[in-house]
Amino acid sequence: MSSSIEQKVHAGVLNDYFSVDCVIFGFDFSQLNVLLVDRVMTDELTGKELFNDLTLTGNHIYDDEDLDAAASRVLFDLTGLQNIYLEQFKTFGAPDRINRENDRAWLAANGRDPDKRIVTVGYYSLLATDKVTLEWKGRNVRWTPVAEVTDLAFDHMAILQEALVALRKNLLREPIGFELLPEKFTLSQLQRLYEVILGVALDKRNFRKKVARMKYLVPLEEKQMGVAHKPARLYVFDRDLYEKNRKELLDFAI
Amino acid sequence: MSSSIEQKVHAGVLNDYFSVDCVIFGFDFSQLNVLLVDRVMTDELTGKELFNDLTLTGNHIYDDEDLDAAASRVLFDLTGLQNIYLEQFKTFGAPDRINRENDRAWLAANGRDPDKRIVTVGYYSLLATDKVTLEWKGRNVRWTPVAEVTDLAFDHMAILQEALVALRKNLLREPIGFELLPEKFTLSQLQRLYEVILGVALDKRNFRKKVARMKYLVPLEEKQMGVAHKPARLYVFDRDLYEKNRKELLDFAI
DNA sequence: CCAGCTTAGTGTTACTTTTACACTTAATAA
DNA sequence: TTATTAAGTGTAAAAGTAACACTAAGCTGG
Repeated sequence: MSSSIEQKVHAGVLNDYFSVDCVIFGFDFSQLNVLLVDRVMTDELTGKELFNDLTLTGNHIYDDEDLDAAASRVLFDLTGLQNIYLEQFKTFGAPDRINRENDRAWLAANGRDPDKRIVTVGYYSLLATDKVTLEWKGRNVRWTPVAEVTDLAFDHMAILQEALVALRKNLLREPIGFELLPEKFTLSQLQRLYEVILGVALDKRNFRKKVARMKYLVPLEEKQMGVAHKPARLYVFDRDLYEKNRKELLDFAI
Repeated sequence: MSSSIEQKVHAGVLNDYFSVDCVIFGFDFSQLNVLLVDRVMTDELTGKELFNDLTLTGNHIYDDEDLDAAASRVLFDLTGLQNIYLEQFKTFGAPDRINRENDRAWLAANGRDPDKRIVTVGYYSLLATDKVTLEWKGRNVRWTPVAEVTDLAFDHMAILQEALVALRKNLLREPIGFELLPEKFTLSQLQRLYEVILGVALDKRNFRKKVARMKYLVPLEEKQMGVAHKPARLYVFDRDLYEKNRKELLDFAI
């Protein structure tokens, strides 16, 4: 990931062939959301709204810019967030991936050749919605529950779906969820996280037995305060312990 | 994957910005190999050999060509193979990924601008070495044991390593190995496959117990013939049974 | 202050999977 | 007929999975 200065000031030339699209998932304990950008096009003469739809947060990359850095920059431009890990999950390059009328009109209106192919590298990230300030440079960006997204511009619906598959696969293998929780969290919060992202219900007792085997989930002598029910014990994720005890997953399905 | 005609005849223009690199793994029951191309450069005047190294099988893609189709075409051009499944695993786009002297000289000698960045989409495939004929259009392509590859042109060493990680991850989740075996195979062959690709030793009895649980591995009333030891029972992989009984992997590591 | 609300927290049993480990069997070759 | 080679087999202990229902602790409102 590039430094903040590189992210903010970029001297290169935007490259017409490459873009990155970032699928920014936002977790909020009740559902999984995705960051979408309003795309409104109005007729220049009449002022009439031609269409108003949604896209993922993507953009072209600079000619001398690393792919990962470009993804970070785009995320920064849209949200002001920095030092967020973005995972590259797939590259989309069908020659006809931009073929709908709205998309072609949009590109033309923005000074791009709608017939020029664009290969886009997909990244995803997973954030806690409440850590993101969406009042940023007046961009028209907002969280939408993933379950409610039915259509997006370009091939972004397909990109979103692939990102969700990649996110879930990754969550099943790596403890990527702790970034989303407060430093001290309860087991119910952790369980909720898995349920929301994986879209399943988990048994509380079995979940806790599993947690008990993970030595890097350290119980504290500290409880929630100010909740209107029995306060839960707080836990922390010990990254060092995790790294040391991480064993190769060699459990294979033939 | 495109049809064979599309693979052979392509009318478009090669795009200078994009390439695909195919990491073709070859399994031969004794080791895991990778298909590499000799890259020899000689001084035009003196005829002296300037360098002689190895690259992955990659090439630029056509402007109107799908990424997956481009990977298939490159594989076809180099090996004559068709209808081989190629899995996209990662895209490499560091602006300085081509910076070594040999690589720059090579590009210049081949009429390309060494300062122009090239983003390459990585694909891998897994074949049985004995199914591949390397006498194809006189290309200088050959199998090299993965364990013996120490250096490659461009950033191909890094691409190879990432491909191997992706291959192993995939083999642990999906039964991708059966393409490499004869239609009827023995359990020892299957075990050997896993050992060679994953680079581990597996216990014979435990392996067989695991196989016994996989209902889509169907034992036949048929044995090996002509071997100088106790003949092994033959098995087939029943893809239909696999597809029907495939269950969601929801076994997560918190 | 106590009754009610809400979420935290806990244990057992049956079953399945994993791990570690060594000898017998069946074919060909010499 | 014997040697060589790889195939094939069982068990016990430990760990993990799955299903399942009640009590505990704090706050709230009357």
